Amino acid sequence: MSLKHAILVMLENEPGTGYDLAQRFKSGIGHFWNAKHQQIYLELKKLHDDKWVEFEVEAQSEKPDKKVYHITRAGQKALKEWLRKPVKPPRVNDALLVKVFGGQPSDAPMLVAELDEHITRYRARLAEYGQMEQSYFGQDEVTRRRYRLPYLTLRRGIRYVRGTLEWLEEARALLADNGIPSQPLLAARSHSKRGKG
Amino acid sequence: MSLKHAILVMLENEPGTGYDLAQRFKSGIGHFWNAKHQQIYLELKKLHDDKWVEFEVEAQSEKPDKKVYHITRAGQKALKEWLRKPVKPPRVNDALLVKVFGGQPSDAPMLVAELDEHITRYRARLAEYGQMEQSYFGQDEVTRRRYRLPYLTLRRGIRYVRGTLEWLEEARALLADNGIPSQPLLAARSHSKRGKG
DNA sequence: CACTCATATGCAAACAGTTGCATAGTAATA
DNA sequence: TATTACTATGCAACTGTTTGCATATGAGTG
Repeated sequence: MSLKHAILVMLENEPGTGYDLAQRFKSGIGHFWNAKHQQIYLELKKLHDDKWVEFEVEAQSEKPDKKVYHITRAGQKALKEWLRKPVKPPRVNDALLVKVFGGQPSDAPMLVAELDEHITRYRARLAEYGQMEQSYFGQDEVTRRRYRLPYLTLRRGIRYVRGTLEWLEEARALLADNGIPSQPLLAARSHSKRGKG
Repeated sequence: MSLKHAILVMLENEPGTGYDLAQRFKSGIGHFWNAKHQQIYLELKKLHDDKWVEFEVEAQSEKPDKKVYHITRAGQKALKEWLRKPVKPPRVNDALLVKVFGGQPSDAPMLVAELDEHITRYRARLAEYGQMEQSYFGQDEVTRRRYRLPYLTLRRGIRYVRGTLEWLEEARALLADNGIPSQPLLAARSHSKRGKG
């Protein structure tokens, strides 16, 4: 389980409320870690039981009270330990691929329609990422250096979404005109562009 | 939940035992859908309760008895209905990204070591996929046409792994020499395949 | 006035998936 | 002889995540 650690990382960055973290999960970190607010509140509670976080209640007259969480020394220590332990590669369970894998020729039009929806969604997302990247490169060098790690994660998102989109477009084309694949993506012996060995 | 449907798709393809399905999940379909054997046996049981699959017991003298499952009419109907309903894009929870996002400069050497492990693993996987692709293109045109949908899913795997590898190498280089990112991955207004940068 | 949206928190039930263990036979390896 | 690996199935406990609901207030919309 590392939702706990994802939360610790975010609180290390900056203290915040559960609601606040949920917002941050929707943007930034949310491109590679998803969590609903219910789950976040639950984990915050557990983290508090573990003494890895503490909170101060901020009374608000106009809105419900806030619990502003921050990481503790013990939490920082736990985070450092976690960083040391290797993680497993994420498992991907993509229902769309199951459909494509199992679809019969007669299902093609339906599949094409669904692929189109995904294409639209991913294009929008890629445009969003483009905006973020633009604003990163609008910063001065000091700021860019400061945020290079978070930027690397955006870069991951861009590569993922772009790769997904390219595949969706390829799959769509193939299904729509009922052809067969031609060139391999991989040559026989090279596997990725290796600038220098 | 679509492990159920992933199983139905595989049984539609060809009847098989739980053990058998677990093997198939490890290869082919396993590149985009992961499942442990325990989970598979559990879902097979549920599918049987739903009357979406049936099985015949094959007594074996030398090995434990087999339950060879096959899809029923009701199962095929359920599968068709599922194909009609749009799926949600998969959620990705990648702990490695959390590490990169939250890592401090002092964590860089450790992160580089971990990135290297992932790089090794993904390179091996990409090589495997390359083999599979080669053997696909070694087939005659009729066979290629027949297996074009499964091949599309391999293509997805290749794109994913290749994108992941490129990012890992980029991240590794950046962390190792402590530099900062230079060119954006995305130009201001174009979003997908650009000739060459 | 009703409805939706945004802020802010949280419980309970259901569903999904992992980990550990158990059983049982054959075959190969140390 | 003990251990490991492969075939073959499955339960139980636990962890992780989603869905549905509940509460509370203020602001904006129809």
